[in-house]
Amino acid sequence: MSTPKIRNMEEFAALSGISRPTVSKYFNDPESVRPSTREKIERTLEQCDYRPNIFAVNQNRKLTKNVGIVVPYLADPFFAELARRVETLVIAEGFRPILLSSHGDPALEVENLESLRAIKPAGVLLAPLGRASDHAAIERFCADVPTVNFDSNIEGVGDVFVGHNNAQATTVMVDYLVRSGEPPVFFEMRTPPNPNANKRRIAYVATMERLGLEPQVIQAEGEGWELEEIGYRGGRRALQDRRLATNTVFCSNDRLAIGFLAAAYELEMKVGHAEGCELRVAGHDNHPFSRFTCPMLTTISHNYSAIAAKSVETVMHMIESGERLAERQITQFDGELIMRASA
Amino acid sequence: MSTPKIRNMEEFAALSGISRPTVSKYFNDPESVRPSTREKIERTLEQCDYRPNIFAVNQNRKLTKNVGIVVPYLADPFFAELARRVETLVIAEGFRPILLSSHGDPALEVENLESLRAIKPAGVLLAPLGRASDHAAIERFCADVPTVNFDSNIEGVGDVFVGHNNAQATTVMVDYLVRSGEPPVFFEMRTPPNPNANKRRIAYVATMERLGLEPQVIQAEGEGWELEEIGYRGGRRALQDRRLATNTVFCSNDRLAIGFLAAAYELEMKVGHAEGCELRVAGHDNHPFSRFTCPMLTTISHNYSAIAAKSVETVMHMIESGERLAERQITQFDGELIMRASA
DNA sequence: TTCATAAATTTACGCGCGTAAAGTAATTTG
DNA sequence: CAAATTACTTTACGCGCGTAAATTTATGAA
Repeated sequence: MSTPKIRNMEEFAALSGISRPTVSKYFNDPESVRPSTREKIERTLEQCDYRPNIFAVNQNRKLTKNVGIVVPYLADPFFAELARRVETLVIAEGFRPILLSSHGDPALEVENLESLRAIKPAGVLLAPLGRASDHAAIERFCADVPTVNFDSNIEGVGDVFVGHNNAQATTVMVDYLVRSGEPPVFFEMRTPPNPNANKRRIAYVATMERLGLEPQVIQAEGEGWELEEIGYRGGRRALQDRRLATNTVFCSNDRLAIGFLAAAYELEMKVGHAEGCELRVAGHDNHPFSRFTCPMLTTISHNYSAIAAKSVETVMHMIESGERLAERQITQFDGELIMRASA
Repeated sequence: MSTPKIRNMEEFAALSGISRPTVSKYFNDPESVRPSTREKIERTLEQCDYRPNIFAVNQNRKLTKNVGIVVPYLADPFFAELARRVETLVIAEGFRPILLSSHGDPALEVENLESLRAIKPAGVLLAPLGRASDHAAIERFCADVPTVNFDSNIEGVGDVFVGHNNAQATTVMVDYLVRSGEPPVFFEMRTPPNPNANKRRIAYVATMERLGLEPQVIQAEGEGWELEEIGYRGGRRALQDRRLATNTVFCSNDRLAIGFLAAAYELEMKVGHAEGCELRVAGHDNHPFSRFTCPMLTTISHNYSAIAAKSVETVMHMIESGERLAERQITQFDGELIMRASA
């Protein structure tokens, strides 16, 4: 801090007594210079905190150190949590994460991708909106930029997908619910924004049939991402109309379940797996808030850490190798049953 | 799309039949060129979708079009919601928002500011961590970059603060609770991460005394941002030990209240303002999930839209004028009582 | 038509850094 | 100690654009 302001690498090089190209080399990879020069540079660095101009650097490199992270809806703590883990891993790899949320809007999703294109990212981690997404636009983007799709799998789009094993997870929950009480009714949105929902319904029906049980699916009306509200309204109606064939409800995701629980509470129905309860409610996702519902929500957890780690690992591999995979690679991690009080 | 790839402004200018400097002028302000030339450029733009290289642009401009947004904890839907609104307004102003979360970590907060410095933002909207923040580092940053502090006011740091009127909001809630039942006990963290908490406690005590009532403050142990967990544990203990002087609890914020409600539910205490309830619980913030607690949470809403609008408006004014305010400017928006079932 | 003014063009330089080529110095090897 | 290798220095160019100065052209009113 004692030395005057350093304006550019030229001045810094002069101060450290090393030539500018060598200094440039150092900043691209400190290991690539001789230990003695490295030490000189780092000693100088301590007393004047110079940092290369990020714009000039990125202008001249073909590949930046930027990694885009796009999630469909950041105000959903589920995605916030996933993004947080991914972000941390990206930083650990020495890259700069750029976090963007599509706020549930397909147009904004495309804008986000265009915006990322402009900063020439080395790679991108994309959790697409799903049904509403502009598939063609995403396809084009994946063709141009090394992209790992995660969480939400749009069939046939992109080279790589990393996500949750919806089929396995759903089967585990249905098995548990059947063994521990009455078989579950499946509660979902009629038009879910996320393709995971369809896989869950299909797995539910298949598991029920395998067990020789009659599946029942109840679909709530409503568009958009206000899932609690949709779960609340649809749940209230279903309960009032007594449309449930059994006393057990398996919600397609935790946010719907949170709404459903609110509805049950209002109707003064006691929820839980304990004696004297009239209703069991289970969810799916292990949403950060599912531990604090009343009663605490029985659910299935994503393997958050594995999904985040594999996604980042994969995009890093794509970046380093520069290759594209011959065929589509899909990785799915099993979910884990979280038994709490609600079912 | 018919024309081949345009590599730079030079080629684009040639294609449109306009000189490069004029094209450059157009991109900085389309209104600044003659309508006829503007039309020519825009016609060319339609058939080859060229966009100026963002790095080259930012390298040469003294002021970029970047606006940093830093929040303490993005996985908290409260901040996610606030960030979403701010982001939208920043885009509407024609700037590029860069959203960063400090994930509750003071070191990361400082890193985020350093990272922002590197991209020469025109302005920054900063919601600091609060107590844990490195005040000196933030102070230095505010001195260098036009910065609006929002949500969390660190006394004396920065030129501008926009936030919630904790004193007014707390008073309104205490008044309401006193008029509608027994006076409230205040429930908070012993070491809250956020300075708003202190203002709320002080206002609670003052209001109680003004009303001639005995204030009672119960403080939950625990560090960090897992507020629901802290509220749950502290609430459970307070309820079991029967430490509440009255049947009414005013939680310092909704996340604590969510935990408190979970504790009350587990202890089979009926919560609500209705007949036959043993406990009333109120919160503060109108957290996105407070509508779906059991029972639905009575709380006080921030004026989210006003805070977001004023913050963005202020930073834009600082950017355009280039001036610094002579003295510290503080704007606080009143909260609004949201009466729901819990109190 | 003429002139004053506004707008575009030409020319030129600079931003801060990556990077290549050729030469020089330091280090390692035998 | 000389030769071979490696690391560094010098020099030079380019990236894509902002921007200033001087010149030319277009616009509109007199």
